[in-house]
Formats: sequence, structure tokens, C-alpha cells
Amino acid sequence: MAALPKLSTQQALHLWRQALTASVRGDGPDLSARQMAILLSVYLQPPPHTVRGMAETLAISKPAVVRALDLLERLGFVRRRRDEQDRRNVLVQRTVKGSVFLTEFADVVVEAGQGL
Amino acid sequence: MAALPKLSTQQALHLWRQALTASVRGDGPDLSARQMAILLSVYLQPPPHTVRGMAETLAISKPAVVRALDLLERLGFVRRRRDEQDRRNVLVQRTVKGSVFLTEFADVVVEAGQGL
DNA sequence: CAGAATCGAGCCGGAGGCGGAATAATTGAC
DNA sequence: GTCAATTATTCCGCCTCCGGCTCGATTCTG
Repeated sequence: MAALPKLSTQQALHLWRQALTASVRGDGPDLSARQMAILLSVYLQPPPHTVRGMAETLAISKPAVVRALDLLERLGFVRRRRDEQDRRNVLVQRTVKGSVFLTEFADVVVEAGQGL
Repeated sequence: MAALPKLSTQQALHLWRQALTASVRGDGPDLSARQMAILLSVYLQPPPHTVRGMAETLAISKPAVVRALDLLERLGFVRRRRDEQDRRNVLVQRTVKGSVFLTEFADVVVEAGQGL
């Protein structure tokens, strides 16, 4: 990945505002910060993705992760699979729909970056 | 402001994830997307900032803006002033505390950008 | 095999957000 | 001066989210 020059404080805030505003205005689902962080983890971090692990990463409770996954699964952005090696675990996997959603969101951020 | 080279899709998502994760993990207040968008508008956009105007900008209801301002004012991130020219309006103004909060948040984003 | 440990999920009371409708205050139109 | 228009706010019922606790299922320990 090509290196990125250091952002200024003003650039960072403007970038965030423009992307956030476009996202809020958009007609897509309004994910909370936790839900978005979980979704991004699943798509950007190496597997496996377990409830326990994500709860620790974000320093939130397990029920909060379960609830977020309930919603993300309902939206079709993510899929739950029982781990056959250790059937206590649930492995969270990506879906095409989730990938499309994140790609569109990334475009919004990229465009906001252009507008600086 | 120095121009920024175009972000790649991957860079945009990684930037967002790292900043979001740090923010969720942090001990600061957990602002929703709408609340954060309103706060950023007040600090980055030219005044005046009215309830009506922000509701239109974000395409959300006025009560939603009022509630967000209630919270932001309770946190000390923003101040409400009656417009003396037209006393129906309320002008939203910045505070030192809000400025500090956003500066710290910007640092998180900048640091996430470095980690790409 | 028995008991402890670990995992995800469900339950519960509380807190807060949502939009539509109604309200009070203020201003503009005529 | 009167009535309509505009602004921010409050009220209402509904829904979602929160964390602590508990639970069933599964695995590990000895």
C-alpha cells in the first residue's frame, strides 16, 4: 500500500466530517460506532473472528457483540458459522453484501479525501 | 491546506477502522454518528449554526438535532445562544472543552493514518 | 467418567434515541 | 392590528441498545 503523508489535524477533522455527513444523509443503514467497528474488523483483520475476541478488542461486553452480530446478520453483512474444531466457538464470516456495503462506504471516504 | 493524494479503498477502510476502534476503546463519551456530525459541523463550518439548518444539512428531524444538542451541551462541548437579531433562532457556538475533545479525536485519526 | 472451565446466547430492568404531532415564542404579511 | 408563517422545544409511544447475570452446550482436566 502506498505510503500516506501525515494528515494535519484540520484535514483529519474535515475528512471525518464530510464522510460522516454523507453517511448520515445516505439511505443506507445507520450503524453505531460499535457495529461499524465490528464489521470492519471482520473484513480487514485476519480470521478467526469470535465473539469473545472482538469483545476484548473493543473492550465491550459479549452481549453487545452478540447484539451487533444479530443486526449485521439480519442486514446480510455477515454470516455466523459454528467452528467444527471447537463447537463452542462461532466464526464470523464475510458476505458479498457486506463487501459491497463497505466498498461503497470507502468510496464516500475517498471522495471526502478528494474534497480537502 | 496541503493537498492529499487519493486514498485507496483499502487505505480508507483501514483508516476508519483504526480510528473507530481506538475511539470505541477510549474512555471518552460515545457519540452517535449524528451527534458527531453535528459537533463537527459546528467546529468546521462557517456560522451561524441553527437547529433548522443542521437538520436540513443532515436530512434528519429537528427533534433529533435538539436532542443531540442537549447531550453536547450537557457534555460542555457546545453552547446555545439566542439570536438577538431574530429571537426565534438559536445559535450554536463552540467551547474550549469541545475544541479539546475534537483535537484529541483528530490525533487518533492522524495516528491511524500513520499506521497505514 | 466427573467436575471445572469456556463459549455464545438469552433474560432483565434501565437508559436513551427515534419521528410525528402539538406548543410557545417570535416574526412577517397585509 | 390580525392572522399566517417560522423557529426551537416538548410530549408521546415505540424501538434499540446497554451491561450484569444466568444458562445450555461443549471442551478440557485429572
